[in-house]
Amino acid sequence: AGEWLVSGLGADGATSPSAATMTNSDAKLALPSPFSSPAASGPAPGGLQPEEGGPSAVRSCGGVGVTLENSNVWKEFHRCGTEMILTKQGRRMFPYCRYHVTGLEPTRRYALVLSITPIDTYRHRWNLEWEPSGPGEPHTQASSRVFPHQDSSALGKVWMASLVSFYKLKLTNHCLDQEGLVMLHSMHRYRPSLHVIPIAEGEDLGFDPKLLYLQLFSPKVMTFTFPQTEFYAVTSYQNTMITQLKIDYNPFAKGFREDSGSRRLTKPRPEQSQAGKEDTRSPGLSSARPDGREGTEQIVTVSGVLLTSATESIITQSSRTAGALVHASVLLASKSA
DNA sequence: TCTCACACCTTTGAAGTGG
DNA sequence: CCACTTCAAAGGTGTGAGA
Repeated sequence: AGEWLVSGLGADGATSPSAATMTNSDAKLALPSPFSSPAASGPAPGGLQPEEGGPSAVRSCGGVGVTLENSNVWKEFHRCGTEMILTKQGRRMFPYCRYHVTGLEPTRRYALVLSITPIDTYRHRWNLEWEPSGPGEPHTQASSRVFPHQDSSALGKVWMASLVSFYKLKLTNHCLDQEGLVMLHSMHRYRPSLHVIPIAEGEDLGFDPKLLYLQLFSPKVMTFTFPQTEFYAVTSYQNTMITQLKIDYNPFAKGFREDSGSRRLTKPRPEQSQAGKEDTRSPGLSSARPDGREGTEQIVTVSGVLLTSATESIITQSSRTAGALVHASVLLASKSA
């Protein structure tokens, strides 16, 4: 599948001068195939291990480029060891996976699929830091961890025209095989991957995860993995820093913020969770949105062209009311200043 | 470790209003 | 007819108690 080009992206979104090119064999270490066995290397206690030099927000393969859109939020969660809640009826991910795709053939059809792969074979426990606590559960059928994007399949120009969001994906610990639910084991470690599947003319893959899963074995499929999106599946939060980050960034949890005037009690606010908070949120005008948007983020493609991809989407989503338009305008002005 | 009811929140769409 | 506002229902949050 050619070479994987990994460009460094600093915390401020600027390119790192230390961009590196990885060969296929190198890439297998950092960008495992969804079908490979869990990593041979041992579990990483004390939170998820970032790539050397920090996780990048950009991946490219065979001319196709993928940018993890809300990378700054992911990175902040990643530093604490991201946790995702599992519930019987399914819980949405937060942050969720949102990508900007470039380099597709405009008139060719593609299916975009998200898979969630176990990283290791251990069960973990939280003891002020994440540590392995024994052998893990046998992993469920891989096809139950595949989530096709609701717009699949669509033309390349359609995928490239807007952000590809998997906000509808829900995580569960019940094996009911319900549509839209991805079945995971609690206290296990997972990593999402985006798969771009080119569709041959006249071919119809439908929306069946099992059928799409089989397609992932095709050599023409391109897989993009971002280490900063790794997470621990849990049924209740273990690390209070993660709880606080979720409350800070997820608008649906606004009622738990200290400044919301809520009478509800919240857990003591860990001081560490405040670090870097001002970079992404403004007092009185949070740039975090229910779908995880944090405003325009500079994206660097493989050709070095700067993009401001979230902008259009924000305006579209915010055009419901004049107030929301002002919100979008302020975002644009502040980011372009 | 997991489940559930709960209060609080945002989103969404229908209905109403005014130019 | 269109743009905007208001309102209520639906559904997404973390909490905390209990199993």
